[in-house]
Amino acid sequence: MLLIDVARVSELVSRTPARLGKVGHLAEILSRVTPAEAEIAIAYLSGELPQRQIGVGWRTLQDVPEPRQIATATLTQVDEALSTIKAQSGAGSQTARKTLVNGLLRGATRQEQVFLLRLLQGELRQGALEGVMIEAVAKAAGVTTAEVRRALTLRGWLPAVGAAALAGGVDALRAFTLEVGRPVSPMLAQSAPNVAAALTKIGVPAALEWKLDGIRVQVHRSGDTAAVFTRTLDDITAQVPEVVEAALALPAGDIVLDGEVLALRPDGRPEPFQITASRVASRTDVATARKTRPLTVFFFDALHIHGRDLLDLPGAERFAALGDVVPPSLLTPRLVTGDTAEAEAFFGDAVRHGHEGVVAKSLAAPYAAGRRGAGWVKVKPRHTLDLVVLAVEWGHGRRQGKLSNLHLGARDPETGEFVMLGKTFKGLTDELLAWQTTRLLELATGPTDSWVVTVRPELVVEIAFDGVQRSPRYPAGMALRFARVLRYRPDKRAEEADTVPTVRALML
DNA sequence: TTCCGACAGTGGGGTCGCAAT
DNA sequence: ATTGCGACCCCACTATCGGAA
Repeated sequence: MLLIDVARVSELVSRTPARLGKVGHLAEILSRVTPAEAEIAIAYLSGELPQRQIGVGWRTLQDVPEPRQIATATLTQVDEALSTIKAQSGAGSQTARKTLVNGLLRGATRQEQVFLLRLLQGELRQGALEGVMIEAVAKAAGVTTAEVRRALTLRGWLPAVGAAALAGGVDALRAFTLEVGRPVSPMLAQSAPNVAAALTKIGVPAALEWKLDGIRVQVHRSGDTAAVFTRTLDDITAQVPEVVEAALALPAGDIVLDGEVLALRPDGRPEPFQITASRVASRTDVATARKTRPLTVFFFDALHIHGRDLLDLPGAERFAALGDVVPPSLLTPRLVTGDTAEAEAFFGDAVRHGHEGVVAKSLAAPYAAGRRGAGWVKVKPRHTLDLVVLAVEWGHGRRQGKLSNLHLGARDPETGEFVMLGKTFKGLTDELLAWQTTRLLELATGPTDSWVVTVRPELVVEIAFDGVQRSPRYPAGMALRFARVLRYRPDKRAEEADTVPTVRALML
């Protein structure tokens, strides 16, 4: 199969708004691929690469050469080219990558170039990624989506699962099993504005657990070896020896657990997220790092214990099984209640201890691996500030032609100037996006065709955020975490906006 | 007919390791 | 030595489609 065939289908999919239509187009091409090409085609058409990452980003993709007129590249040839690019290392590797990427693009037609550029930048923008591809695979292979999802849960890589389904149908899918040592896509949580809403969503009684502000880990222990994986299934075993030791101290046998790892201060309160992230990301001299910033792991779920898969069991039974193998000191603090007041008190306690909030969990729901299932709902406190728009950036994709990303500032009461605290593009409806584009163009102080449009600091906007963190980038040395727009405040003047000292008081 | 679950898209701050400058 | 890039941690929110109610 040729790359152009895939590029054409991608273009067709982006022009087809109906989800079922997209599924139909994708299934049609999947029914035509050879077994050797299936994994590549499924990966490309769901925005992935068989190589996962190849060390090429937006910068390497500047300077696109003139396209050819005739499309000749096969999927297999492109795949081999990408493997060669990934294999570059050492001095001169970035230059070599750029040369190889340019060579690949020079052999491509305009349509192939567009497809490759989007694919390599991770922005396919065809309105179909893994979720739609699951349905296309099911349709092309003549199996149910449930069978595909089940296999994907256990294997964690749709191109492999899809290729198996196309080649061997439902029997091939059923051959995927949970293997200790191979990570499973972790279950994710929805969110709710408060504890009462979370309990309504889940039903009572429910379990509440502290939401710890660290790194999600899936821990596999088999015999005298242990492996630790992140949310995206990356292996971080070498960076977190504390977790490995905790896993090896569990009763012998095969065990797969879900938990969170974080750095705690000597008094037991959590370090800021940045400290935990730094520790977990550091690969050099881990032995020294663990002395100054020790990590602690807390478990909250069990997927497999001693030869028994627990994924389909109710949450309450999985937690009971977890308690059988993990000492209480390594369990995430948890309360089972049907009483809203009691649940709210538990939430308040978690926050007072310096944690992010709570996750409310259904006692009945199975482990919905890889999905943002309704079985888990997180609740975090929300702060708000009235800030001033200092500048705004033009949007991409569906926000093309709209002023989108706001630069936010607080007032410095001593100078009367405004100090930037971060940006946000979140929380804007299409209507608000249109309104702010018009309004901010009226306030523009410089050229409006540049990427960043600076404006007179007059417009006040109410911003919600999760907290204030130390920043090496912004002038006040602090930035907002997860800032999003709640509403504009046309009733407020910039002089009435919140001040830098107010924000600084929140950075504790 | 209306409601709602699941997805895709649009980007945010911060950190590390490595290559280039 | 410093800077820039790519990858990966954490992530919120809206629009849309289509099945559920």
